[in-house]
Amino acid sequence: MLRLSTKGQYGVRAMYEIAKAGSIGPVTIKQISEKQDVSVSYLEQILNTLRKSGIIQSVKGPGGGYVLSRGPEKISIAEILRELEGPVAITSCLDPAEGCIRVDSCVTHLLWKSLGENIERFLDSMSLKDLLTGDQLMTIPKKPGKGRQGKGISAA
Amino acid sequence: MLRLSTKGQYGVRAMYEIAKAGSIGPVTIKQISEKQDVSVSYLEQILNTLRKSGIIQSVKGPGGGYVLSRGPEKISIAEILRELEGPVAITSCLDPAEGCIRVDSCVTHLLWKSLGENIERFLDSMSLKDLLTGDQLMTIPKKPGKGRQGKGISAA
DNA sequence: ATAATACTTGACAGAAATACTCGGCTATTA
DNA sequence: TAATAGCCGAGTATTTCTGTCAAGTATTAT
Repeated sequence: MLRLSTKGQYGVRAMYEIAKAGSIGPVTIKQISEKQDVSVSYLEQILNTLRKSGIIQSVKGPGGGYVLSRGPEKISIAEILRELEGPVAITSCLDPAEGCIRVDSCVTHLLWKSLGENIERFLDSMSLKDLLTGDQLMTIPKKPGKGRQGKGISAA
Repeated sequence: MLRLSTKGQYGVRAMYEIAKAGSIGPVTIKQISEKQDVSVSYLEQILNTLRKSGIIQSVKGPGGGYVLSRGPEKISIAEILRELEGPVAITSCLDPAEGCIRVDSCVTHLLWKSLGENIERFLDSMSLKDLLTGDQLMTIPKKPGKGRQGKGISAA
C-alpha cells in the first residue's frame, strides 16, 4: 500500500545526481540516465517538470546540462515529489483539487488528514543534502537503535 | 501522491460500522452498504478478505452479519489496511514480495525505508477504538494547535 | 421440511492511472 | 555552421484499480 510512482522515485534519484556533481558543473540527462538506469526520454519529461518549477536550471548547448537552483540543503524531498506527483493526498477527500462532499459525516477524515500531515512533515524535513551525506547510512545494521537514522523519524 | 485505494478506505469505514454496533449484535453487509454508501458486491469482497484474516467473524442465517473478533482497542488501522492492500511498500524495492536488486547502490533506499517505518508506526498506533471515540474530533476547528488531535502526530 | 436470510467464491470487465516512447524543434557554443 | 544538449507535445502499451455478476453454500425461523 501507499506506493510512490516511479516518476517521483526517479525524480529524487535524478536530483541526487545533479546535487552530487555540485560545483563541478552541469549534469547531462545522458549521464543521469546511465548512472540511475532510467531512459533519457523519461528523464526529459521529469527534469522538464522540475525545471519549470524553478528547482533546477538548464544550460543549453555543448557542456550544458542541469544544475541546482539553490543549495542542496534548501531543497526538500517533499518539494521534489510535490512537483512531480502533486500534494500528499491519502484520499480524494483530502486532495485540494477534488474536495470532500461528506467532510463532517466521514469519520475517517481526520485520521487520513493526520496521516498525511505526518508524512509531509517527514518529507519536508529531509533535504537533498541529507541524501548526499547519508551514503554512509547504507551500511548501518538492519536493526534500528544505534547510529544516526536521519531526522524526522519520531514515533507516537 | 501516496493515495490509499478505495478498498482500504472502505475497509476501515466498514470496520468502523461493525465496531460501532459493538455488543448490539452482528451487522449485515446491507446495513454497512447503506450507512457508508458502498455497494454490497464490493463490500462482500472486502469483508471476505478481512474475515479470512481473522479480524472479524461472520454469522450466517437470518439475524446474522459480521462481528469483531476482538475488542476495538486491539484492532489497529494498520492491520486492516495490511490485509486489504498488503504491507506498506513505498517502492517495489521495499516490497517483501518483490525484493530489491540494487539495495546498496540505491541511495534513496534508506529514505523510503524510514518513511515507510514512520507511516507504519502511525497506523499501528491508531485503533478502531480511537476511531469510535474520535467522533467528537470531527468538530474541532480547522487550524490545529488546540484540542486533542489523536496520537502519533509528533514531528521531527 | 422449506423458505428466507446472509455469507462465499471466482471470474470478468470497464475505467483510470502509470510508465513510458517517439519525432521533431530550439538554443548555444566550439 | 555543425554538433551538442535541452524543449515539447502527442501518443501508446501496460498495469492497477474499482467495481459488477452470477451461482453457490450455510443457517435459522416457522
